[in-house]
Amino acid sequence: MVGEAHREVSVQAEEYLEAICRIAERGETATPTELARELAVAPPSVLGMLKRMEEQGLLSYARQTGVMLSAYGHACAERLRRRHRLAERLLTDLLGMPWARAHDVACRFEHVIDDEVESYLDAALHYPTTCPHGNPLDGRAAGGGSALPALAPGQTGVVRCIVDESAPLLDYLLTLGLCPGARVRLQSMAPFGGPLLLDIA
Amino acid sequence: MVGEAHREVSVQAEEYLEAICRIAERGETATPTELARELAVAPPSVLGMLKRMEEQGLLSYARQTGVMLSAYGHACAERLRRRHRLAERLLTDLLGMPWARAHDVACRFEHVIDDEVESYLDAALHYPTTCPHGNPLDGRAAGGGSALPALAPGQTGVVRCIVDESAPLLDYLLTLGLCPGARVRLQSMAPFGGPLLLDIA
DNA sequence: TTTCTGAGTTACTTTAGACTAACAAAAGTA
DNA sequence: TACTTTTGTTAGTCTAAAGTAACTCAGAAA
Repeated sequence: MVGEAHREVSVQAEEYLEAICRIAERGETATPTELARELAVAPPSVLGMLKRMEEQGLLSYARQTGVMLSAYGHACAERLRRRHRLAERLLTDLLGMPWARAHDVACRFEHVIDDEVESYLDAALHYPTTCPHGNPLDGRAAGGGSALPALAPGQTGVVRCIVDESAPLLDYLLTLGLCPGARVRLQSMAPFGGPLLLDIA
Repeated sequence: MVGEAHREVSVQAEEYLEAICRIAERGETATPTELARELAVAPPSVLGMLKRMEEQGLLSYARQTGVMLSAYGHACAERLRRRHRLAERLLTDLLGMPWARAHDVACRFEHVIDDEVESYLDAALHYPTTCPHGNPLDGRAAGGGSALPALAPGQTGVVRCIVDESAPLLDYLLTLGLCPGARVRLQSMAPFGGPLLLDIA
């Protein structure tokens, strides 16, 4: 709470914020090494950045606890996630870009969207609640839903969102018709996380 | 033609390219001091950047001639200008942003538009030929037209483009109804570049 | 218990891009 | 012509963000 600078957050720092969230969301603790892997940089580079971000009041880092976002850092990350997903909607809904490409391009666009643009974007897209892959614009991860393997054989469900937005996976899912809104029925499930056999409507 | 690196052009270098074009377009020679003014940086910073850009094959600089863009540098600048104006169209036509704000925001957007996005943007906007202020997407400045003071008193004309896209000016022109497509008739003209009296339809 | 491995860390280097201070070269003006 | 102002340039500093090399330390394995 002392001397938090709150200068402008750089594009790089924003990338770190996003990586920290991605790691946290898959249940791991954000360590320097993990961040280095996630961002494809060397561990000492991460330490340097964490120090700068700590000075800006975005987070705190200690060996024991790992990286912990401050309220401010969390707000920045959340805003960024929202802008990313709005950008994806822009790219798919207004520009007609393919589903699978939107994510990568939005990684660049999210950093040039400010409050002003965000509000126009929101209105022009008719206040969407999810990104094209079904992930919600605000709040936490998709609430209420469950993962595919949670279905019992014979049970049906509706795809709500695809969490991993990497292009090759999305391309593959598209060929299967497995997009948000699709109705699926679990035929059978191999053990040990093995392949699922699905009916896709 | 020797050892031109052709690395990726940084956002900063792109800003320099644009400033060089702006200066050239108003008929001046691009000197370090002029560039420093245009970009609001100190002259030695300009020298440093010019050196780096020279190494990348974007331009050449000598005290006598000033800055001269290479063919490569020119192509980069032209592409950037096109992307800037496409971004303006996106912001006004698809996002509903006001005319006067589009320019400033497009200054950020232009740098995150690559070939892929550009082609989708172009299609989604139905292959526009000008930016919202009437300036052409490609080629040189608006061909065929002439400046307002070139009209003879009593003569009428149609506004083709507004070259200076600064927000306050555009806001003012909008209140006058002086946008591209407007029909104007010159009533009288004070000498020495003094005020013009116009009928605006 | 010792050893080994991997994570964390420190120290130092590099590059881009900005800055100031100071000096050199032109260009205008008295 | 001499003085003054503007411009160009050099040298050196600073910060952000990356890198390597090398060291420490904690936990797993022998």
